[in-house]
Amino acid sequence: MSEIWTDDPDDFDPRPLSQRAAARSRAAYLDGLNPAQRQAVETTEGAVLVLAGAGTGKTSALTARIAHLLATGKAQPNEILAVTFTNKAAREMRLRVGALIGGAVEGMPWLGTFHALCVKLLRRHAELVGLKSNFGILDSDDQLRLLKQVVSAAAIDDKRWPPRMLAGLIDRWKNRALGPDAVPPEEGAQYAGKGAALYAAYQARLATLNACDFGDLLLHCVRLFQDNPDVLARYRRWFRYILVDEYQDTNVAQYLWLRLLAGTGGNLCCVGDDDQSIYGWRGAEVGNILRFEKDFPGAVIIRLEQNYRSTPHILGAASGVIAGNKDRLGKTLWTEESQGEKVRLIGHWDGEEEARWVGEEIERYSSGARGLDPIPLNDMAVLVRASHQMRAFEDRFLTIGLPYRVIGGPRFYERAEIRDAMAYFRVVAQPDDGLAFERILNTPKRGLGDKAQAEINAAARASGLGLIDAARMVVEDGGLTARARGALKQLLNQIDRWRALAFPTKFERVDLGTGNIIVTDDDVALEVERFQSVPLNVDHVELAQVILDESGYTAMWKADKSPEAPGRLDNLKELVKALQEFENLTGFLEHVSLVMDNAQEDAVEKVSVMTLHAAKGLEFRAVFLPGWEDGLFPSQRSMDESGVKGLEEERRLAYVGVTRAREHCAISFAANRRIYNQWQNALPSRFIDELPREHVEVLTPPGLAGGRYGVAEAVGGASTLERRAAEASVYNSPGWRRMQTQGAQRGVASPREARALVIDAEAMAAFSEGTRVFHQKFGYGLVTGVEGDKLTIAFEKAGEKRVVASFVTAADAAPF
DNA sequence: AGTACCTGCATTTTT
DNA sequence: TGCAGGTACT
Repeated sequence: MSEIWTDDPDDFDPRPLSQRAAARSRAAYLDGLNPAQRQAVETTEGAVLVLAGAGTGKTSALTARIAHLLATGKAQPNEILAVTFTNKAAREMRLRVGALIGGAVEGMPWLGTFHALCVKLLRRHAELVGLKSNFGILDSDDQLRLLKQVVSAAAIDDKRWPPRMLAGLIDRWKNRALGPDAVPPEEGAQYAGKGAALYAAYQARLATLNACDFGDLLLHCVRLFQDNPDVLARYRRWFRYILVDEYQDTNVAQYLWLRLLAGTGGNLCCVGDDDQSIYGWRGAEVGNILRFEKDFPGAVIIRLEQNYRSTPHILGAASGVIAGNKDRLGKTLWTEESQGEKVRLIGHWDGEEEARWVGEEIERYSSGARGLDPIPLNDMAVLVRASHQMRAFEDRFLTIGLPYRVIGGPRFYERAEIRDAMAYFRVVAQPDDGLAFERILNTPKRGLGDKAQAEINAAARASGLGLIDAARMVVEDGGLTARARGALKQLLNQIDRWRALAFPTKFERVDLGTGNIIVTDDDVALEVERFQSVPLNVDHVELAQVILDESGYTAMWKADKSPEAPGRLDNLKELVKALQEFENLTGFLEHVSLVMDNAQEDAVEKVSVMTLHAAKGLEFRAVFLPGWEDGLFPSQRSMDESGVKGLEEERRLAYVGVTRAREHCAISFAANRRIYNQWQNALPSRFIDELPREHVEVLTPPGLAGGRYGVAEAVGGASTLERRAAEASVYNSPGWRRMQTQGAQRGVASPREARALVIDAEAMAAFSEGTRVFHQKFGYGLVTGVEGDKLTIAFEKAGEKRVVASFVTAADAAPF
């Protein structure tokens, strides 16, 4: 073992597994694997590509493979490099490997996301890429702020050339592992001819700040390996087996990183599905997976094609759609299952009608109507192409009182209040975090506006000091107005105080022999066995609370009257609670910079509403796929920007959507949709034409039943719809014909209002006209009417709405 | 410094 | 339509 590893705190204790444990896990991890999965587990040497179709037990195979490597003694846990894209995936894999081989694996130190692993490597070798090992990691917010400064320094009109755009360019270059010098001249000339120059300036700023953005983590790592063959060679030797999940999502930089680490002839196992590559727009290269055999000559390709998730009709429909793509490695999913209903297809008059239908279907499934096995709400999902489509469903679910959860909204750590609080912590825990200081300078308002900001910035630039030190200088030199100077001085004093609490200089020394306690200035006692020294500091959780209170930040939100203020305070509480899991502020900050997810599962049964992208990797017993209209899905913009490539990615998205369903899959479209307050008529998605008709059942839309929409010409465009419909063989069904010709027959669902209302007596009693209430989405309002369990509420911000009583709480507002 | 109005814009998103 | 961001006014 080379010296570089010996002091590695992450190194696994290399005690051999006990015979008993090994025998037990050997039996367990191969159990229940099919031949292909087994091959994926046992083909350990060389390059292996596991093409794992949707629902084919990819994760089982992957974790079994790790278990196999460990159980056969081919590798120690710390010699396996296992890469995932998301923290969630990393967490799950860790959990499952642990379960499979028992407690024997305490650590798999090299299991993580690309970014987390890069950070780990860079912390060790920072100086080789011009960083110090305590470098900071900027999130996209910081990145943008920094870019704004760079852009304004270059005297560029940021109206014509928004910094966002530059951020996008730089991200894309970094995804392709292009440093400022490597950007092709014609591309570097983008952004007012200064793209590459500004990229270089931005990188220079990052270097001064001893900081990285996300793209840099990969880029620096690649450069580290390229420029230091000795370092690379050590890691190559060390990582005997490399595993990569979701290989179809890798970008060029990640590909290079893997190639460098695997070398030629390394044991590299990539798992992925070219048909589920849906992140091309963010730099993922389907080419990586398509090219695998060429990149790694002699590579073994293993296909996992037996599907354990969906019914044959659902698989048939998905396969039919994806068959339209040209660039694929090709797979044929099959299942032993023979039962199951067809994919249901239904056209609606408009988006509201569609949402109403989906809501009713969900209620029907959930109640177990018609002798069906009731489906828990947690096992159903509405998957949309774009997040703005979610509103119609939210509105509908809110009015019928159907509990739902939106997945993938603004994440916890991206909320303003969390970022503000984090900025306070950063200012305290880090030497001179200028970006964080800038953020809190006038939050809450303390009279330090643009003018003060500018003066401190100028002082920093002139002196070469960090922002906080520059601010001290400004105070000492008597800069700014007296009032602003006072405010700034107070803030700086507070920071010093908090820092003193966070990093104490006093220690409590306990003589374990006598029990005597002595207070000292250092922790020399650590070196003497019979003493135990304890830093005399405030517990970091308490400190966090102190910071937020003393700074006036909590007070700021308490004084805020907007409907979201209480929620923000809750979030802050949540944040402080999260701190308990960590040793200190620094550890927490490091964690958060990389793990930006909020995995707070809530116990209540709810339907999920999310985008198709967010649904990848998930499965539900019932899936609703609304909005299958040309232009919306496939998205017009995708097709305009990326042509056939774009269309193929959209088609993969359709494939991902359909394959999320285990038992029920309903695809729908609307003939008319209101977009930006304008009615537009739409054609059914071309993907609908691609659904093999033998796997589809066409339903009669309920909207036609009441005769309300009997006159198709009322909105216009219906004739186009008819023409297109006639072309599509799917519509040559009795159901569709009826929809075309007759206006007033019974639909499949009866109107919502006709059904028995379940009235919540408690809810009824709680509200009467004039009650002031609070609603999670609409804020405060006054009840103006009560009908059963439905309230009419005049909201202060959102206007008058009808809402189910269980969705509001009485506001404890003081009477006038 | 803080608000009130106005304009332009409107996929997908993880780290 | 609804919002975020910027400008202009108080």
